[in-house]
Amino acid sequence: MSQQIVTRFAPSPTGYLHIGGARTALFNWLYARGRGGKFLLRIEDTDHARSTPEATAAILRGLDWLGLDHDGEAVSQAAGAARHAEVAHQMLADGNAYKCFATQDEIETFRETARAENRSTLFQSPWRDADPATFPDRPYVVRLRTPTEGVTVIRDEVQGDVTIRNDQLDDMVLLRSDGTPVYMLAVVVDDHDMGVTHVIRGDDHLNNAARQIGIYTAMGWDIPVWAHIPLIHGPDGKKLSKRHGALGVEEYQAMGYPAAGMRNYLARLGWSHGNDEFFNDSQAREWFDLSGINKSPARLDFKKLENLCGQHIAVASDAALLHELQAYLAAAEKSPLSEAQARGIERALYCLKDRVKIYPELIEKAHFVLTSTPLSMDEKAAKMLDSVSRGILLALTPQLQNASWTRDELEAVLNRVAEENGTKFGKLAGPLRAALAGRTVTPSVFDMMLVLGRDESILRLSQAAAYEG
RNA sequence: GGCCCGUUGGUCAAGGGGUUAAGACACCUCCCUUUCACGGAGGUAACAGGGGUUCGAAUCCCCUACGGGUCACCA
Repeated sequence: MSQQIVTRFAPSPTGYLHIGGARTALFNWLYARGRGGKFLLRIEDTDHARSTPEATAAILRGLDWLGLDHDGEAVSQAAGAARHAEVAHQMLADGNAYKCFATQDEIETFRETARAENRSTLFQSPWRDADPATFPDRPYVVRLRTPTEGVTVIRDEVQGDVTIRNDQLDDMVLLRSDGTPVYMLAVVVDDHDMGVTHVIRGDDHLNNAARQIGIYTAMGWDIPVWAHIPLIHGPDGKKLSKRHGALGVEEYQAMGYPAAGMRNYLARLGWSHGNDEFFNDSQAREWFDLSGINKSPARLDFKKLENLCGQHIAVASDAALLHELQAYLAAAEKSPLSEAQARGIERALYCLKDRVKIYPELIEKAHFVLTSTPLSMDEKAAKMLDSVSRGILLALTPQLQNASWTRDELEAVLNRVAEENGTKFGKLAGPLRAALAGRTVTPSVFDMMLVLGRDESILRLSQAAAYEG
């Protein structure tokens, strides 16, 4: 039997969880969850200067919103410093690493000379094969002894076999001169110790993989399956920036995109499964595979995101929608729905679901159940209520008193009244909409009347009939 | 600059020697219609460029251009 699959998401807590990171997390989550594996979370906080607890909290909130649950506790990489150093010392003892006493100045001088002479600027330490008897009494870094000849092949599930010549690799630092481990060592040790079998990460780490393989090899550890996925670009094809898309995922929540639509869109960005565009989580888990990932970077397309979101809202359950709506309002720092408003929306959801794409639009179109009499008219609605229209509304109310409150009968009544006034229902719809909602963009007037009920509908109609702009 | 990766309509993408080069989003037209949205029927629109290999290339090879990544005692 094959071993259990273990993936991980390893963000560094130096800022919010951006869209690219979210997708990386999603891919790892999908891969593990679809195969009965584990999805772990590790916070790469070895850079004390830039890591903040606030960033960690923001990342956790972002993952939580997206519904990407991880197994076990989130691991702090910094907490494993002793173990990382231990591995470095092991490599030192085995001769796979060496002490380098070169100072920063010496390294800088080396590089300048190399640049001037048009040679590779990769630092070549004079201490690599030095006699220990010549070691000076001063701090040193521990460097990996990288082979100078041959090649390192990264067998990547997305990129294919990527071959890097070993002379392109320098002897990277494992332990700083103060004895603390660097990130490159820490990832390898942690991934190994955590039993990570598949490393799915951004392709900005592709070159790192070659150097990390050196550590795996030196320690005699199994190399994980690599999958370096292309980065996401902004709509203009450039690197993501604040201006276009590189927002924290929490901001997407605040903009009112449903998490399910977000997951669907992100999964589809850079990965495909035949012609499937709209799918749910269980389908995604079942279908997701490394072989479906594209090698080229994809751009963010908000129109498509919205389209997918609309489809997810259309099929979501009322309870889920209500819950997410409240979460959205909180994220957007808007006032929460009152109990009465929530019940109103719940009644109206059936005629709202397939007309909206994102939550702000849902709130906008649900305005007729969220507001209360006397209605305030927006500009366009006010224009609808001219004197002729108000007259018709006035004539309409008595007829509604005795109508059975069904869609068919309401349609019959409204058509009849329109005809009696020498017009068509189409002409009447605008003023009715204004009277019922105070807006001109709403669900069907019949649906609104049904949701509002007879008394409330008639009240609004008569108030509108008396409306004076 | 060295090394690595990429390039199919505006966007996401299928296709991996022989296809009328799919599909989705967007856009346009029409239908439905009560605004918005849904739905239905059509439409515009692509293999970055140049050389090869081959009977035949979007598919394989090389070069060029463009885009991206990476070259720390950062992660």
